[in-house]
Amino acid sequence: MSKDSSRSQFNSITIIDVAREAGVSYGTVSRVINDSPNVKEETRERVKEVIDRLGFVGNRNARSLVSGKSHVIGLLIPDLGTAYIGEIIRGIDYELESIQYNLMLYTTHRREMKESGYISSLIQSGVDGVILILPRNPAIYLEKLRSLNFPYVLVDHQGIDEQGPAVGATNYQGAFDATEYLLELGHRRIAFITGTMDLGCSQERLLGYKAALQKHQIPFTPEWVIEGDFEQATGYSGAQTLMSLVNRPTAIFASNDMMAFGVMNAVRDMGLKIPGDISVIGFDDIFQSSQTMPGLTTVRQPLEQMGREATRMLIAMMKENTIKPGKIELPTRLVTRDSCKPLEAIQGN
Amino acid sequence: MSKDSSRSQFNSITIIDVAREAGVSYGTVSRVINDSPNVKEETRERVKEVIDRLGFVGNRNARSLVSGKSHVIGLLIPDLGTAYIGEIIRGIDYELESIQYNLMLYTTHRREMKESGYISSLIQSGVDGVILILPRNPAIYLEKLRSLNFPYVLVDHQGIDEQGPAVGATNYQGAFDATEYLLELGHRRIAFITGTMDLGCSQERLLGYKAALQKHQIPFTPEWVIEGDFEQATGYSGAQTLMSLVNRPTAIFASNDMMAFGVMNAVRDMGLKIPGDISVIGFDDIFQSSQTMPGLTTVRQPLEQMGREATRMLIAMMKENTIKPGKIELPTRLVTRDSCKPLEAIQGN
DNA sequence: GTGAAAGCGCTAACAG
DNA sequence: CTGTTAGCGCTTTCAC
Repeated sequence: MSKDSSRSQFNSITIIDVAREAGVSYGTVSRVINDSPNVKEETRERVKEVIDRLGFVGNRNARSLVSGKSHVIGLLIPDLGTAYIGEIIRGIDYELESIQYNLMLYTTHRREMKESGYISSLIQSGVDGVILILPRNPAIYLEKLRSLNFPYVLVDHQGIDEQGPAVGATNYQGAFDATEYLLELGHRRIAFITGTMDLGCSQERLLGYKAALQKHQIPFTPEWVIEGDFEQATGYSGAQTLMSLVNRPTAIFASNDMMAFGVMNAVRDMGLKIPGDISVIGFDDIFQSSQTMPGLTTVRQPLEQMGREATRMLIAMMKENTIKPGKIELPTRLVTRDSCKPLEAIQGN
Repeated sequence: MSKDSSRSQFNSITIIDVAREAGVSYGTVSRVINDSPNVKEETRERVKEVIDRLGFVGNRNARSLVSGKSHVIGLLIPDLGTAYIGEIIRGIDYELESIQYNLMLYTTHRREMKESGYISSLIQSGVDGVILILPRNPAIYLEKLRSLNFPYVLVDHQGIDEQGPAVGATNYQGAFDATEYLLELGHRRIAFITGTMDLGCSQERLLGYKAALQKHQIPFTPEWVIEGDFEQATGYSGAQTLMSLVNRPTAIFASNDMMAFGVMNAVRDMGLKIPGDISVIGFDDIFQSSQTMPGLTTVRQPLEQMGREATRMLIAMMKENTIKPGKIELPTRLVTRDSCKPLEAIQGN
């Protein structure tokens, strides 16, 4: 039981065993496996029967070696365990399933340095393409990917000038809508907590916020903009800072829902009520946002669909063996729940 | 630019190119790559220099084909986007990094049927071992894995009689502790919302709950036990059912934190207060549990460490090429926050 | 339609 | 210490 431990102990039976058993050459078995049209129907049936009977599965590595395709794509993500990433991956999975591709996972755990190292490792491991979710400093390795003509798609990092293949949501418009909604509710002192500013989506949201203010001729007040990092904790501390200003805002717009939760907790910990004392709005519409008390008004991003679109783009690129620039922006939508209130109501409180 | 599109367009340079450039045989290059001791230091340096200069990376598929090892492990999970899974994966990643292994991800999205299909696909794709997190019906394919002597580790599915390699937490003890805590607070009418009962951990938690009641000579009341499924929604509906009983409980113990959040929402929606009107306790201690208002008292599972231990076991098995039965149970710990209150206080409310 | 055979890039056993 | 070589399991011409 430790004699045959040398190689590939698992799929022990090979194409040759099948060929012998079916009385054909192994080339023919290969044709059957690959649905080649040049096989007599009768032969095909016989071979298939043997394949089933023997439980032949085929060696992926051998196939990949000769064909140059691994049928695996790499997925580079900052972290797991946020509903945000989970929903995107659901979309990716969905599309991959239809073309029988597998997913190799590379989690950077937010250590920027790891990203470019992973890219090499990823190319080396022979994946056919890669999806980069919320990449940190893609510029470093994007050039490499491009020069290799290695298929990739960026998700949620449409750097303002980036022309490469990317999918994202209408961050600018979404932030604009949220801000305008608050303005229409009568708010004039609207604070904004940004995401990590090296991410395109964060920059665009800030721009949308500013544009809405400008459209309504509300002067931009720098002290009402706090730099956050998409984590709950900075939402919490940001709200504390904001609420301690002499000229405190009447509404806080957080760049994502997690930070909005932090804001809600901070506000509550100060003994204030939402939306009674202050209105709060988020971005993403992750699952939990409908579960909080009060429900969080937020900008919905079609995350699963973003995953789907990114995968479709990648598949197309892998098929044509070329990188096709072009970015897709999926529409966001304001989801109103109970965390915002007209300003009059707040003043009368 | 579409001529050379046949195979392996990316790592174009091979061991042979390196050998030619370094003026050695390619066998020697292979030795250098594999840190074979039988290489003159000078030769080794020269080859390494060429490897760096040419940017040689090596073809994983070819290596895997001949060596029979892919340096990839498979991870089968029900779903993504829950903090629970994310923390376990963090632990897995951590251990894998040290031995330079990659992770192939198979998400079942809670479709039971997919599990056993994935197992075949997974063996076929040549992973060296597999970690199964919260598997649904592992019995179906566990036998197959065992007969193939395919290294695997179960996480959080210590079926009561399962002897195979597994890691989990002290579910029984954790549930016992939580229940006893409530009893010591004076509660006598303690409800319990189970997890999915086909999971060993759910069964053990129920047993722990019952055992604590018994120890304190509190009769077990079937109507206070609701079957849940670890999702927030069943916590919500379970609490509604419980609170509408004529003989309603004074405390609810949910088998995980997500369901406890559902309970909290339901209770609030009925206009009741936590812990003023009812005490709530959870299980897991995911990140958000410290962020709710009030903070959720819960049983902490060392999730990241569970991922680490599982990976270590798997690595050992892959090394020795054999399945070693034995399960590891990591200790849970009661984390008290503000969602529970002594019974007297509740009655006096 | 089908068989034969040339590799894919690499490891490892065998000589020397 | 280093070169040579036999495959790993499969795809894909090239004949017939």
